[in-house]
Amino acid sequence: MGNSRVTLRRVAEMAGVSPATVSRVSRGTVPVSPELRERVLRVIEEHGYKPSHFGRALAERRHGALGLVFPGLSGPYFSELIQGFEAEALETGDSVLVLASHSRADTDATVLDLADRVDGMAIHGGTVSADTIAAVAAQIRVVVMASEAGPAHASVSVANDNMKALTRHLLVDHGYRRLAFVGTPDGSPDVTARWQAFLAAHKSTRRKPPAEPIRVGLQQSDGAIAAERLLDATDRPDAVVCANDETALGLLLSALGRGLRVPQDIAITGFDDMPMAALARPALTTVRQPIRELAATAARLLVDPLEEPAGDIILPTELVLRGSCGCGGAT
Amino acid sequence: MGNSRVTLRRVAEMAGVSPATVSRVSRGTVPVSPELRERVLRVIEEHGYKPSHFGRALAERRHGALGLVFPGLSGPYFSELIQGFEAEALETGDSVLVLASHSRADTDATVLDLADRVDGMAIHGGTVSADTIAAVAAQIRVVVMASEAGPAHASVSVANDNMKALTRHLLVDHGYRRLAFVGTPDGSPDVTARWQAFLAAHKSTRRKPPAEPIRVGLQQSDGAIAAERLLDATDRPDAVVCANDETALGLLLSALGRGLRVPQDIAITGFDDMPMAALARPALTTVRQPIRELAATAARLLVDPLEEPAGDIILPTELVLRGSCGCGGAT
DNA sequence: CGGTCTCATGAAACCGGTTTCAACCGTAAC
DNA sequence: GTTACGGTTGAAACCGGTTTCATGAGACCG
Repeated sequence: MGNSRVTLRRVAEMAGVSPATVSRVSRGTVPVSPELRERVLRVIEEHGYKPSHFGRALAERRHGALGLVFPGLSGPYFSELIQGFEAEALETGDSVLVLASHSRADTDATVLDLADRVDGMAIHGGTVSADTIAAVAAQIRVVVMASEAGPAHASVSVANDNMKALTRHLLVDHGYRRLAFVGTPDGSPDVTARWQAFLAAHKSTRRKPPAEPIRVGLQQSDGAIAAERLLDATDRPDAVVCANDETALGLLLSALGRGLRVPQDIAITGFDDMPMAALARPALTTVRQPIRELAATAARLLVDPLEEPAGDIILPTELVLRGSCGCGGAT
Repeated sequence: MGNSRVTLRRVAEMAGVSPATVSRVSRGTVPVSPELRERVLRVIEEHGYKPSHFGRALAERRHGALGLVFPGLSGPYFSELIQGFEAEALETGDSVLVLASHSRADTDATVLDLADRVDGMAIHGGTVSADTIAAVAAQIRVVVMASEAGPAHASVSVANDNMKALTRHLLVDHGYRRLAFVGTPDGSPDVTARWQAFLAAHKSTRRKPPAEPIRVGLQQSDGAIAAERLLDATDRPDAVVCANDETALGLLLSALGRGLRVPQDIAITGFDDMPMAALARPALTTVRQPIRELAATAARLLVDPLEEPAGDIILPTELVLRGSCGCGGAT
């Protein structure tokens, strides 16, 4: 491998000009006489000179990169998140460094390490401790996604309270009596808010909610695990509200595999409206959230030169009724 | 934000020692007298000095980071890949920069940009052009995963030929006659190899394979899309071989949702053996591949000081027979 | 024709660390 | 008592760029 990179000074030497001139030609910031310009460009071309990120970052005191941190990257949710973020970062010519902390113990240390490779960082709720966020925010600009703002950083989240509308729909419009909730509050701020909304819907309709949620993760396999606890029980619920689409689909698969009819024997709902939700049979009733915009907004907050933290930004969501809750339409 | 970072020279000044001494204390490379050491450490502690990545990387001519590049990050496959990679990188104290190119047009440029933020790069097959790989390999060490080695870089892949054993099992042991293949050859080297193995199994048993595969992507929703083309047709296949577990599960969900019995009405198989495969009902027949080890091996090749590219390394896979192909066991 | 203004250019400082080199200390050996 | 040696320490060079500042040449003006 050509470890012997051509440096700016060597180019200068070969072209018979000063290092400053090479830098000016390379960046195009200041006019250089056509003659010298041509000579420098030819040497650059011939020897394949490429400015080193090292030197440039050091001199400019800027990395030209943004960090994106979140817990895992199991499903379409995070995929969508990254794409939204990258698209926005591309606008300003920044690169994106992604860090997925798989609930590893040393996540906080890794995040701090990432903090001095980037100019700003978007952190997904429930990923790292508040202390660590504060430490990072003391150093670079930080935006948290799907969580609350802090004194030193803004936040962007989605309107989880539509979960209340969804739950009310099940209780009131369809008349289901025994609902279950799949997801682990405290696991992430989003799930916590959805569980709260689920409880609020019960309270406002004077129904008794389940004492405990089914505490599993957010992946599809977690939906299957929840199924084992819910579907084989004697007092099977007549509707299951899942914290996200992935678990809902895992649960749906398990229910169908057991020969249950959805929604007749059991209704199932999700949250996200990922592509598979519309394609499943029955199609999944869910809440659509603008994941891409969530990430894009976070990226924008990081690069925009506004001084004050913008506080909490909350993006709207939309209730999507399909077959899996018992609504007519597509079965 | 405390943009006014404490620099090494300021620490030296405040502690009344030379910059060199601060560096030595900070790195612990060379013995320093307890007295000075103590004084320096106190100043560091008090003012929260943290060596800048800039300067260190520049001086050491080393980033302390590895790059990981792959097409998307929809499912557990990539999640597992990253975890395996990170675990190995952690051993040597390197950070990991992840780049997910969502089949964007400018991926190659982004990869080249990443190339000078890291000391080595693992690239997943089917992500970037051969030219770009060569360009990167000219600069830093490169390993490709799930693809073939090139003149300047090693490769690590898994034994896709177990797909032949799987297909033969369907044809010979179960006697299925009309098989379909879900996946897009040429999309990725892995899928290409699996399609080839699927064809080879037909040839070796003198059966006629389908003329064309069902060309869809590798996500779960692609399995549902494949279902629309396969399940409603008049000449429905009696067994469907999917390029990976995700599409197989999407297909399974669609089949069950249509009221079909699996495997009686239609058999379905996958590839990967992700967690959900064992939990589905019926459980999914598949080929287990060591994703974690794949990534760990790639990471090891990047940091190990061996000079020669190691050529192609192929990791073993294992056929996993479960209910979805018609085998007894769990239904 | 002299003076000022503009513009291209190079010398040098700087970004924030690491490392070589030489000087210096005290101690052990002869 | 002098010399050799081992171990600390600071000065300075270096990593690879960017940028300020001063200089000198040429253009323009009066």
